[in-house]
Amino acid sequence: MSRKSAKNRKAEIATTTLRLADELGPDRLTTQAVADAVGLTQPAIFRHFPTKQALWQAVADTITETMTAAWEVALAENTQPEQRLVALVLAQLRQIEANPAIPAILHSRELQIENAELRESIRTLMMRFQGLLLAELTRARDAGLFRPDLAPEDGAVLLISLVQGMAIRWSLGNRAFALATEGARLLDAQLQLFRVLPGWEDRT
Amino acid sequence: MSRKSAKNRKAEIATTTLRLADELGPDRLTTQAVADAVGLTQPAIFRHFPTKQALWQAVADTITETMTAAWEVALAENTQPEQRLVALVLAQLRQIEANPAIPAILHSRELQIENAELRESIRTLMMRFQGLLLAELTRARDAGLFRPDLAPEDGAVLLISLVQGMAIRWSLGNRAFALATEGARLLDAQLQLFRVLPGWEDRT
DNA sequence: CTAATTAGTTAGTAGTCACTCATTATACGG
DNA sequence: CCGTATAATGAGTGACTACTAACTAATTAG
Repeated sequence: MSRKSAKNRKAEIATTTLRLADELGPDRLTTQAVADAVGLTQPAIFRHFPTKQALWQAVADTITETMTAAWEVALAENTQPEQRLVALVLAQLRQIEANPAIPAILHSRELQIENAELRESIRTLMMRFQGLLLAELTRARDAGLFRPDLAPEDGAVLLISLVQGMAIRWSLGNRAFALATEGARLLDAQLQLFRVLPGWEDRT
Repeated sequence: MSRKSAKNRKAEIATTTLRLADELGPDRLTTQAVADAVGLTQPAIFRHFPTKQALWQAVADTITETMTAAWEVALAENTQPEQRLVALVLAQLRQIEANPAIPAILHSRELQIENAELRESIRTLMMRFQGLLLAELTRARDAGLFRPDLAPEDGAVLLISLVQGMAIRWSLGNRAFALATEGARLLDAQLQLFRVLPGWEDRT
């Protein structure tokens, strides 16, 4: 049997937990299942994490890191506010496609009731995303690109809701469509509504 | 100890399950907890439902009935398409406020993996809601009230997403605000974007 | 008032849960 | 190539899981 350094093993266990949370459901995920998937015995998990809650916290940290990185790339690759909004939302959809357990974790009892730390981590993460959207929406409005009667705060919530709504449709529909592709289509429709004078003022 | 007719008891167990699903989480809800809440011994549950899955199916039927009734009221009380949309969305938000377990059930492993029947029930319910929204959005567009460049299908998905996004914000924020009230505000903002000539053509 | 029906109980099943403890085996620095 | 640090194991804990079987007691029909 192979031995790994504690640091590597810890990361391996956390990412495996995130993957298994999708297959088994966050609240039915057992340390036994994690151990099997990693190729260890069940008590070995507790050598790396004192409690199961600590394991979830590590998962939250992993999610935070990868999402933060994805947002940074999205912002670095684009300068125009509207392109940045698209890039941010698409990054989010791709993260969910890669880690489909994330929406379920949001509604898990682990997060909702038992693990206040986990809840706070995810809440902070979501508020940071909202902040990024808000900044771009404000920029777009101030630049005269978006309708002045749309409060940037409302726009941010609408875009976050779009992501979450698509995620639910995706999973209820057995993930039969490409989340990021369909999401991009709907995002386009929503942004079209945000824009000033969308080019049909020649109506009537 | 009081005895009730099987029919009444069955309904009582189902509604209690729905309530407890919020407190304990759908995937951690035990038949013992249900029995305690109803005031019976645990095996008594299995006199009324052959398996736990059957109990969940009864919960889904309860949800279907109350939501369908709420939709009917919403449509009966309004004739104009836009008012009907508002009434439908508000009805949905109030249902979630009254039964906060509903969003979590959507992401439960019970629904996602183990109970295909439950999944199908909820999926059908959501598609019926989408159909109702779609009908009103089409009417509004055809009447020249909503922008012709907004596909009614997209509008319906945006409104459903709004409900789900608000629900997540509500629960992540410890349900610190009134879901229906805040939702109405955001819905107003979204519908404003749907409308034709929102009254700021006197700009510049 | 009695007999049939049936809601509910008590006692128990095999299986699973997170977590502990003492021991073993592996990697690595000297 | 040996000694130390430590990753991992084996065996086991009590508590809980959905579910069963046999029995009891409350309701109701005749």
